[in-house]
Amino acid sequence: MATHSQKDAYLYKKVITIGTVCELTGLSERQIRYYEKRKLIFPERTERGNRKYSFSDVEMLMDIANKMEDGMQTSELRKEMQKKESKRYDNKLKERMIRGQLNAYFNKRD
Amino acid sequence: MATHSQKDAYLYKKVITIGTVCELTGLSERQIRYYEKRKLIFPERTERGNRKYSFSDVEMLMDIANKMEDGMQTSELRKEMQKKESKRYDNKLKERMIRGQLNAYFNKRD
DNA sequence: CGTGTAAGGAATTCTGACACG
DNA sequence: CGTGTAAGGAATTCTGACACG
Repeated sequence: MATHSQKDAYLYKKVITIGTVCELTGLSERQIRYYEKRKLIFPERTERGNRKYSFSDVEMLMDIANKMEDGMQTSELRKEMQKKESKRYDNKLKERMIRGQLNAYFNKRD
Repeated sequence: MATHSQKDAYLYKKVITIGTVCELTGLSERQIRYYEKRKLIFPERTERGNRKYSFSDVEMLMDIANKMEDGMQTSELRKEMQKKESKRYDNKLKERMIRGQLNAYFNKRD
């Protein structure tokens, strides 16, 4: 699941409450919760149900805020996200295929 | 004031509430507040007065917890910290002196 | 010395809804 | 569609103090 290195541990750790995210991004709680409903961000929850965000989420929210200002809609943002995700997936697939060819090559030598 | 690079920005940003710090460190609120009173950690405060910690603070607390388990006292920990700080200060001073000598050298050449 | 706890108050967060558009 | 707001409840955090040792 970890698509990032150990080094980025703090970037993805979900530890920030919504109030702090508001301060960091300048967005309202309402907006932040709405972007979650539109599947643009994915905070974790405490047992009680309080949202926890990562610095990565905060960066994403800044990005969202800019694009919303430019008139983009959440549905478009969502599509854009999925494109990037499938690109990442494609790269993984390619890597896997290349490894497969190498394995086939070495298997022939055996 | 920044003794760290841009890269560590998220390491020093004070964004974590005490409850989350408890979860991350396994310490009680009482303990965490006490170590602050003993000047071992320095959280920031929101306008209202709520404490905010950084990942760096969390790391320090883990360190403190280990040493307390080993029977060390907060006063000793404090001394240890100050030694490290003064060592950092000494290094800065040395650097400054070396630069001074170099400047003196180049000034002579002029 | 270091930590647990009960006390009371103030701020935080949550959800679902009404509103405008 | 995206966001503001009032509503009511539940969990969070704060401080100062009593307690044990």
